[in-house]
Amino acid sequence: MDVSCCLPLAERRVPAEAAAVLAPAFKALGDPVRLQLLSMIASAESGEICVCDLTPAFDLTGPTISHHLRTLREAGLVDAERRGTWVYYRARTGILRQLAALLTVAPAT
Amino acid sequence: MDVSCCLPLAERRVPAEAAAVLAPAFKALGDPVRLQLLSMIASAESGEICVCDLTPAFDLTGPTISHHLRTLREAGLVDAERRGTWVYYRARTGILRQLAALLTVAPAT
DNA sequence: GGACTGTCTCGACGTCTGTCGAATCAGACA
DNA sequence: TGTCTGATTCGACAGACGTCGAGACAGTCC
Repeated sequence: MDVSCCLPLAERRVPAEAAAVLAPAFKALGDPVRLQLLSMIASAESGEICVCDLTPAFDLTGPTISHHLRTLREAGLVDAERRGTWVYYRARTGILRQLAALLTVAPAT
Repeated sequence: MDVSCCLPLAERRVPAEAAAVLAPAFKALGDPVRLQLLSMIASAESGEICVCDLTPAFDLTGPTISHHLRTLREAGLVDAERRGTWVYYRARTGILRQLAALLTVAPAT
């Protein structure tokens, strides 16, 4: 997602092609578990966090967390890296900034 | 959605309750048609736009557009008002600002 | 009132999604 | 090599979603 986009949504109509690219990212954010996962990843002290720290934070099985992480990965919101036994996730801040920019509205006039 | 929330997602872990409230808004944005609809509404010259201007802009039936508009309404992203024969939609900028704030990431250090 | 137009609701359909348990893969370490 | 642990993939299932056609509702105008 090296989006061409990113004029604020309220500035002009977002073209169909841009919408097709951007919607999946919002869709990935559209689940409470994934929103929390992303938040835990993005707010991690060292910039990254181990799956082994994410899984026990939810009342869900490992496979389910893994599934949500894959969704975030495929939406381009996070990156994963295996180091030895553990897998670390890190947020892709570029995309987050783009999404934020898209939602930005001019202050009330 | 009079969200208590809205510390940036990367600042601290968003609590489960906040996630439950915010996720539906992102979910509503997670469809290309709704993203374009919202964009058309938010970028309308007069601040509002008639359904009769929205429907023909897509290759979808009236009921389908109506369904998407309802989804946006129920997510708190837009307001609808009937005036005579026509129904006008208008964006709720407060929520958009909150969502943008949530996604805001500190500039690279 | 009756006919017409614009919008929404209802019911149905195929598809996608969130969840799980079982099985599999990847490394570490005897 | 064999075994153990952490993470992912696979297969299945119930429920949600996007779409449509048909019908209902709200206003306007004759």
